[in-house]
Amino acid sequence: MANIRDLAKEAGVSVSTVSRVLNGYPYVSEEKRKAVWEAVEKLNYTKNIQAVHLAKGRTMIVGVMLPYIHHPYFSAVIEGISKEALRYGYQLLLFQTNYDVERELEALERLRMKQMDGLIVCSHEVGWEIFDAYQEEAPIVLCEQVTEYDFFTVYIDHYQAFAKALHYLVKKGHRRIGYCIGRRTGPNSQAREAAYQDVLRDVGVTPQRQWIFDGCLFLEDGKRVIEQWMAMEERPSALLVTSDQVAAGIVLEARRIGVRIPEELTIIGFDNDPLAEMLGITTVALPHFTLGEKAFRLLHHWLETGNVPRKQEELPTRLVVRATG
Amino acid sequence: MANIRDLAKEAGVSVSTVSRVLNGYPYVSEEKRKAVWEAVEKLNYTKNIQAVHLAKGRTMIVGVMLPYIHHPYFSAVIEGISKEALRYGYQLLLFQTNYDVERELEALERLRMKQMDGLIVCSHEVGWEIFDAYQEEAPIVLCEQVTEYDFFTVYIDHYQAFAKALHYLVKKGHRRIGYCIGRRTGPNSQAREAAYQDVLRDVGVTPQRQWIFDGCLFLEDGKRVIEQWMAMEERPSALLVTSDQVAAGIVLEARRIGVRIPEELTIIGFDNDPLAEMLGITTVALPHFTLGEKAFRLLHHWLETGNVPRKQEELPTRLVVRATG
DNA sequence: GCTTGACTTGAAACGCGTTTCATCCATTAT
DNA sequence: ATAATGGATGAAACGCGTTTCAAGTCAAGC
Repeated sequence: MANIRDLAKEAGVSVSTVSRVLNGYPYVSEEKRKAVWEAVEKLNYTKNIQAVHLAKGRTMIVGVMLPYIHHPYFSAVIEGISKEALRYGYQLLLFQTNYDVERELEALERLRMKQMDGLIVCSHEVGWEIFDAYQEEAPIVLCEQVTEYDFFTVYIDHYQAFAKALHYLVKKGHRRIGYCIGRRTGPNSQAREAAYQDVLRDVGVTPQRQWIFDGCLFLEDGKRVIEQWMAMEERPSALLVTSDQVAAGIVLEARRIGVRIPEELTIIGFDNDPLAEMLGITTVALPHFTLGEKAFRLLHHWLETGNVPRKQEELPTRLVVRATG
Repeated sequence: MANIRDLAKEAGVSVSTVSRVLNGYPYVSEEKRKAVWEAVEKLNYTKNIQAVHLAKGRTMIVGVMLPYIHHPYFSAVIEGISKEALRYGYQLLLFQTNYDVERELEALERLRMKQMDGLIVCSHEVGWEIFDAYQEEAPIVLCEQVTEYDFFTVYIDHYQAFAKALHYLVKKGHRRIGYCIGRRTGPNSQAREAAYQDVLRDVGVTPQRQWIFDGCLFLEDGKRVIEQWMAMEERPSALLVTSDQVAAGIVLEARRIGVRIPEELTIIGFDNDPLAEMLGITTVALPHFTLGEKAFRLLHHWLETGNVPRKQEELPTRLVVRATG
């Protein structure tokens, strides 16, 4: 494989001139420019991008840390990131973690090693203090609200979103309210738990432990939830479901086994997935795609200019009332 | 940022010794080994991975070319790739193309530049001859059946899968059969079109142009299909739908507007998405996740050993009969 | 006629880890 | 006692593009 020095020899010019031509810099005579391109042609030359990365000290690569890809939430976020990355000529390096701390640390180490110029963290398990340590060495953008540390973040205020839905339910007269969530840990989940506790306390209702359904990520989980719900002696009259996929699973299974929604069970989903629209599920619309876009733009702006108008950006949510609640 | 030479100076050893220690090679005295690690600690050293890539001539990165991410089909394939990549210590670089030829070529150029050790192509628009030219320079694995060229491929035989479903419909007495597809171009689509033409010809039925519904990728598209179907004077009695998402859209909208399935319209989906199971959609199960896994393994085996047991691998499909057909 | 500035061009250093090769010492085998 | 062997270590080359700096040419400005 030919390198830039072979090119220089072939074209009868210096290495620096070749570099100038290859990168379209001015101050090269037309004659030499032509000779270099002919040499490129003749030797079937391609830049070794690793050498470029090493020399430039930057890669135009952005890392994306996320637990799973095959999930509507995360694939929407990546799609948003990807769209913007494409636009600004960046590549995306994927770090699928499955919420495994080892893998999250591996991604952060890669960042330190300068494998990428920055990292977007869609969701994570390790503590913030870890990110805090790493952010001194390279740019990191988080996709969740953080109060204790000063991070670059773009986030959905899940406390507000949850509280909004809860108030709506309370106003409709519900008191036996439960919720379904993906996992209990993680800042988003904790914000929702806090909203749940706060709102119920305000209206004088004691939350029931068993009305909180854990591990709800996919359609199938909805089926499980309704089965558990059926088996309860005291059932919640309404469920907040943090994923429309799961909400759809609940609604479909409820239909199948003859549970009337919303009469017997009110369902409010989150995301505003096309599936929710199709099934008439009341839902809180969450701007996942936009989240990805904004996260990338924030990182990009930081990388290119070294400063940003503001480090935190909150994205709005909206309650979309349909048939299920 | 400290480099390996600083380390050497700090530890009072040579650069090569530092390298040996860092990479766990033998033939280093315990004493010097300790000194090097102490220097690493003291100088807060991290390898510059770009330099490693350049020196080694390989990156442990595999590229993935695909049109969209936010789609159940592709996100399942990536998930499969990602799982295996993780297992073997490779990273994934994403090339989202939107079926834009420019972007596909860009990805291939990146491969030539040695940005990654190999490329997995999930779907594409450019002609095979292009891939043929590039595969001389670097390993490429395609996820579709190719007969004219000698590629590394892992594929689902879409001709067979489609024919299987068609025969099933024909045996059930259907003659007015249409289908819904994502896009008309592309080898998979052409295989399906060929199966469609062949099977219908064999049973003496003339295919109707308007019974082929194009641009069917997402749930919402199913709604559109059923609307168009309603507006037809001569309607197909059965539809093959190449995505369960779209099939689900059809089924749900049909339910909503009172079209009886399968009495008035038989639906056979593809994928065997959880949604299909939930909705009782008869479907042809396609092993997307496995496709991703096998594609990675093929590439990996090639990269590590320089040869493979066989360059082509076909994955099985299975008709899952449920309520809609 | 001399200075100034724009334009060209190349040598060399730089970014940084890996790897080869030669050297030197201390054991074993003969 | 001597040759062969294993272990330890460093100098230097290598992979390859970018960038800085010095130097040289030529025409416009004073």
